[in-house]
Amino acid sequence: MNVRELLNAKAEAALEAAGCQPGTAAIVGPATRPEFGDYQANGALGAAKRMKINPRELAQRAVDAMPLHGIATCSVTGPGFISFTLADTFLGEVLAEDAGIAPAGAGQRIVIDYSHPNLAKEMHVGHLRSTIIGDALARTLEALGYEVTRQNHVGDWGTGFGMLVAHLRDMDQGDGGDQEQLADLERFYQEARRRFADDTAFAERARDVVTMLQQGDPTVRDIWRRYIDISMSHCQEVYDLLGVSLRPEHVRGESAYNDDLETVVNELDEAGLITEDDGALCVFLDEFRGRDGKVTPVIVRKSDGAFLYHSTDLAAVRYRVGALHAKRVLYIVDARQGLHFRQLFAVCRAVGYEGDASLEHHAVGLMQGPGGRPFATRHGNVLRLTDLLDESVQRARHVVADKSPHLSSTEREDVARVVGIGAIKYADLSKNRTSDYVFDWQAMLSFDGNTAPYLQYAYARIQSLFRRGGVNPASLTGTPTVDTPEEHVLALTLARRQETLEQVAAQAMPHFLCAWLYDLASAFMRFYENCPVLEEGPARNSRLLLCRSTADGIRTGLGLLGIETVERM
RNA sequence: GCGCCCGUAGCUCAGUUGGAUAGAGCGUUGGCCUCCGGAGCCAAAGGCCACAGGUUCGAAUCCUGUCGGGCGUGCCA
Repeated sequence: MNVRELLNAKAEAALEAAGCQPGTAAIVGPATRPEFGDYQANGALGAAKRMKINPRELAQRAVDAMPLHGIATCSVTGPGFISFTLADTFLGEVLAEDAGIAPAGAGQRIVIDYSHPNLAKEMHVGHLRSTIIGDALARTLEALGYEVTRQNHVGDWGTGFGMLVAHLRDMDQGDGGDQEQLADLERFYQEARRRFADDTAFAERARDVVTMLQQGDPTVRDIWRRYIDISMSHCQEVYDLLGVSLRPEHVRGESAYNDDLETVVNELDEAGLITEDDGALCVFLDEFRGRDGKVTPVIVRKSDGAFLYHSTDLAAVRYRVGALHAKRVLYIVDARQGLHFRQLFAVCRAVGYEGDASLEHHAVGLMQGPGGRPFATRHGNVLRLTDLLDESVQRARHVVADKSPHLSSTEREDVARVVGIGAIKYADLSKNRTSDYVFDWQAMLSFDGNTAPYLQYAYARIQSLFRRGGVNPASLTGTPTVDTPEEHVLALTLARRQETLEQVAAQAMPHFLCAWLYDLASAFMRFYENCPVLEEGPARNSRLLLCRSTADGIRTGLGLLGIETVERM
């Protein structure tokens, strides 16, 4: 149940009954000051101003007309807020009846484009954000009943691959040693680049290879395919380690659109959008002006006849809306590509590829190095994603060995993996998607405070309670009796899950889910300190039910972020 | 030059669309009872929300300007 929406609907009905125009926004949200209640409506203030009447009087009329039927009490506070305090009986019923996530999505099809690594190189820390934010959104949208199609638009095409394929062809002894050659993709890439720069004959061959690749030469295509397969399997290893739900079937890279590019350009031409300029085929849209007020073109074919990423992205929209029937296409992509997407969407509108779909670029902020500089290691290289993950798991191993020596070695290893990976993901996911942020080893590898291990620890503590009490949580029945202040806050937080998930989906912002999980775990920790659970007495069953709901909330919530839990740690 | 984003506690970040006394974590300081797990709990110190104007009953949030940073800006993606 979406409690916020429920209260908002009641507050709007009350405002209308109090004399406001129909449709006056009640603006209900969580209370900013808990001493005044659980939720508050701010809408009476603005409405009173427009009506030129006293805001407290309007709020009081709305309070008198509020059709709450026992779910909450409300009163006028401050200059004209309406403060709500949910009834403990209502909270108990919500928890008892509302175990699952309500399907708000109604089967709408959403294509979500995320991760999209460049297969020429290994995945580095810069790929982390799009990958895990996109994955959390895909999982959350699915849980809300949307029909989600994941698309991994990998970079597997273009001039850079001529160099790599030529180098691989030279290195290949015909003994199938590719795996070995490509074990360190980064090194292979650097070698190829050095040759391309130093050896003019090689550079010439590399350029020929690009042409042969695009024309479909079978031998070159075969080498390219082997390269892509190996590079892609490296990515899949990272996804698996990272707990990202992307699978090979979600890959539809740039190369997949190669055969559509000519058609796209023809369709743009038929729509009268193409202008030739300096030998390149361009779309000039008046709204995009750059230097000297001149229009900045969208170049869809270079003067040498080659296509660019605009062409590929146009073909991708055509496919996603036309063949996949997407109603929304979500691009979880670096903020630097903002202009590219504004141009892309404008061209799609002009040529008709947009249809009735909504094309949305949900920009991801940059991960920066110390001092807000572009991210690099001490040696000037980017940090490999696997190295970051390995480091975190290694640190978690030490902590687990220190704190949980009683666990078996296999269990310790599992905990180290779940904690280490979870910490990295949560550190990133808990930040606002759009903000640039500074990469910070200490914060990212911390297991204390507002971190994934804190949430995992709360979950493990609850499981420990069940074990110690000999309780099978699945067999618990009844409705919790919410009584103490700690129980009230815990139940209230649990009741906010649905509105939180809908907010995550509406704004494509997973950090709201992180904030909710932290609220939930903290509310549980305070409850745990103040309310004995296993003590025999009338509260025991009720408190066990609260524990079960909390454990479910943490496990499923973390699950939507792609973070695991453990039964003990 | 033009465009987009940003500037919040020593550090790293939130701040639900303009609401009440700006919140967390880390770090610092001080507490936590033979009691369900101390990866925890409680508390303290720490802020001219870059700066200056403006709009408003009300501004970290909206507008203008200044300073500082990041990114983009016709043949890479």
